[in-house]
Amino acid sequence: MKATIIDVAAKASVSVATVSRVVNGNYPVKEETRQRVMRAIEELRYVPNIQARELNMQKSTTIGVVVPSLYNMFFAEVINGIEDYLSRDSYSLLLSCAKNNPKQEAKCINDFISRNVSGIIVISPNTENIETNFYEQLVQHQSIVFINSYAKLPNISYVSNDEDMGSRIALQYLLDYGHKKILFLRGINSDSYQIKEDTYIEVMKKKGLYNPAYIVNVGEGNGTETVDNSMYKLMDMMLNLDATAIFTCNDLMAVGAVNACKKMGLQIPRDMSIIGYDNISLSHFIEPKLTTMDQNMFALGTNAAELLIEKIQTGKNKKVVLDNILIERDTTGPCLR
Amino acid sequence: MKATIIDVAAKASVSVATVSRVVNGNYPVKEETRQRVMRAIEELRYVPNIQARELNMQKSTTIGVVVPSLYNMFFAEVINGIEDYLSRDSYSLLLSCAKNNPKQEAKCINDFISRNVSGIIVISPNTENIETNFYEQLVQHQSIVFINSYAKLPNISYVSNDEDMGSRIALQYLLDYGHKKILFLRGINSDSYQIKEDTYIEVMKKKGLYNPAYIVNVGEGNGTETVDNSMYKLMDMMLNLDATAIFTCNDLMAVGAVNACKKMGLQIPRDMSIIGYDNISLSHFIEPKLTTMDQNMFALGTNAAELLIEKIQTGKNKKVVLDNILIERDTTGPCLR
DNA sequence: GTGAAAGCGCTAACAA
DNA sequence: TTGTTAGCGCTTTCAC
Repeated sequence: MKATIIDVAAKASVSVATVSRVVNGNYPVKEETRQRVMRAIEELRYVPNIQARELNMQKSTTIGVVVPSLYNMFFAEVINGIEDYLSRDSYSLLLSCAKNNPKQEAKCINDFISRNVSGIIVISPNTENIETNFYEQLVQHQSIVFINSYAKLPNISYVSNDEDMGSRIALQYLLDYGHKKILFLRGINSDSYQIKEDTYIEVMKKKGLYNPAYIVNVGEGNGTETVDNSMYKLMDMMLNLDATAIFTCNDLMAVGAVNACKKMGLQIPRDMSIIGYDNISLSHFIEPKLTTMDQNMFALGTNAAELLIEKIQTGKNKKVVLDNILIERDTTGPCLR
Repeated sequence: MKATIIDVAAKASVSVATVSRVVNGNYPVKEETRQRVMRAIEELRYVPNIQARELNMQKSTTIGVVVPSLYNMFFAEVINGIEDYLSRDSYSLLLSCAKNNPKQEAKCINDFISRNVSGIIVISPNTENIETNFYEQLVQHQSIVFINSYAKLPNISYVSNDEDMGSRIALQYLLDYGHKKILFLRGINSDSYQIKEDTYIEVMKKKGLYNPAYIVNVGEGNGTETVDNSMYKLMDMMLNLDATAIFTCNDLMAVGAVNACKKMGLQIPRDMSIIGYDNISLSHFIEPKLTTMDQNMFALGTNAAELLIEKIQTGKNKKVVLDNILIERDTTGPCLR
């Protein structure tokens, strides 16, 4: 079996208290004793049992992360950011997938609690359909951080992107290039599409360029079929419309738009400018590389981890809104028509 | 504070043993008493402390998963499979990222051990550069499953894709199309590149087509820069070589190869056939869609989880080898030169 | 500087 | 059926 602190104490002929002091270095120990203990630790290959330590200390260095799905690259990149920050602080990451199901989301969280996590990060939480008051009750005993939540509940820290501002930047960029007929591509089942559409309508109206026919809904926006659906949908539309630019709600749709143009023999960006949203790695894997609004998912992750640890340590909540910045690549250019 | 078993016992006027029996349902309890305890549990919102339970029972229901990187969707999809299987058995998943670094891989594993995991799954382990005997020592006290490992160490369970066979299929497919000059693209820091290279060399030698200059190492194979590195590396090489086909160790490299061809004005598949490996979602997002070998990452994950639990429970090791199947898309065709 | 001992929350003999 | 109690491995007062 694995060696315990008692084995080490026996081997070094000291008390367990002394071993603990050597291991944690928080109380003075005579150098000679320390050496003896260290040697015993080496020989027995002793590794402290963190479960026991945390049970005793009534605290934990594990945090839980719930994601709605792992099939979308977006989540992998956010998790990457969380993990990166956490590992620097020697926290561990317990991962659970809610499978796009609010009940499952609650179950994941309860499981985390019974495993004594010191805090929980929920990515794209589903606060609506969940049992009433679930989160309200939860926050009384748990440190919680929401990533990209549209619900505003008290006593929770939030990290999100400023998608309204990002959309303004994207549209202004196209307008500055002289584009007047700008298609807007959105999907269903996410508030973030609505945020962007509201901004699109406002901006275009203000310029006197608004045309409701330019709003295109491609259906499910995060599936494997999103790229193709966007492509086909656009190929239908563009026959009738004379747009010179397309603003899409995410990069998958943008890739679909790029493919549609290729299929229709349109040169990018000469004949058509396309700007995506997210900056998932895919966007610079394709050719031409996508101009897009960077959501910096890694930063979303690191910020969430930072806020959670702050919340755990100080009890203070905070809201962080990240700026989306424009990544100019090869799918946008001046309007030549 | 959170309610403990003692609080519940007090509230229900029973002993902690009775509460424990109710919670675990492993010993008979009078129905009336059970009701009373259940009510107390509800009212106090009691959630058992699994850390304490596991400390007592000397076992754990947490397993650790080490990945080399989260930037390649390959890993997210495998994790998805692991998580799916594990959650059915009420195991929890501790996730750690080794950042493509063997030392970090060992550190992640040691951390898991101190957190008392009942087993560890290592995806694409790096057994070469790691401290001598690290894994040999490890398996004496830990249940380990390797996913896609090249090294064969005793006392470990393995799940892998038959990358040797998959490579044969891919190469034979190209050979059948009449290709004779086939570039081989590989990376560093993963055993799976070596498996494929060995097969490549064997197959090509057998056909009398082997040319060591056709083996191209693009460096890190799972990073954000893998696509571009592959592209630049190939653009250098291809000036001197007259290959008609490229077999790459993963889809990221294949996308790099596609981009290199586009940059050099080569038509795919007319002037160059490219076959990837993995079948990550990216491979059908790009245009032309990638012909590739499907690794069925979800199955890789579920099988690994299954083997690990079997190993934990019975101590038995097993090897599972999954077949890779060819996904024909648009980047391969007959050799026209 | 060091040791003895209480206790973190829980389970499982053993008693009753 | 139920209660009492001894640990699981660790940290940390409180004595010495």
